[in-house]
Amino acid sequence: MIPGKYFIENDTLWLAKDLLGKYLYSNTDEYGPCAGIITETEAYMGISDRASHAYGNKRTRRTEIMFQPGGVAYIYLCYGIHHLFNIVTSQQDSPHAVLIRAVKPASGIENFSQRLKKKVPLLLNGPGKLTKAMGITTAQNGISLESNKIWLADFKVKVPSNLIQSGPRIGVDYAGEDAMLPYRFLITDTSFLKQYSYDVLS
DNA sequence: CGCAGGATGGGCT
DNA sequence: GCCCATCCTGCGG
Repeated sequence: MIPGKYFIENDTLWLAKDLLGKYLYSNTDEYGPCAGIITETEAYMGISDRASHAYGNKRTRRTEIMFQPGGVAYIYLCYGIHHLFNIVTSQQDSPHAVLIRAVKPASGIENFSQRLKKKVPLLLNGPGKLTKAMGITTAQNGISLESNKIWLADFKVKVPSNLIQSGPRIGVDYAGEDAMLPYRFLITDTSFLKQYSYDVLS
């Protein structure tokens, strides 16, 4: 299990890249545990980032969790339908976060498909789709990522830096110039992703 | 209180 | 590419 201090002590942009290839686990409901390899992230850089919910040091009931020390979950409802999962990063009162936008299903494939009620795609791309498949909802907002509900692990998947694409974040047009910052990181190389077949851990 | 708008996804044209 | 589901948050009055 990746310890909380990893999320507290490292720079958020660095983390957004370093999290590619890490394993995200969840075990939150009756469908049981599952894991995916993170393949896409976005960094949200705190009070000066106009795309961030905490822009301008805005502390509200919703954003309060982002002001916690790194290593907790920030999960909120988007468009009334989709539960979006973020990892809070940086120190207390420095409200940074990394949004997880895609994972490669790795273990517990049956559990993914039962939640989706359909065949599991090779790549769970889309921040709302992956939370649905993994059983992550706002019910877990604020929980520690050292808990037995949601946690991360490092199996030393080495992502070659030339395979990491970056670009502007999705759906943040309201952020003015900050919408153009290259804070989105993803792996698109299909041959790389194919190395990791289902149930690599079982 | 009311209400506009959102870090989206799926389905259909 | 367009449409729309669906609801909480934040802000103004």
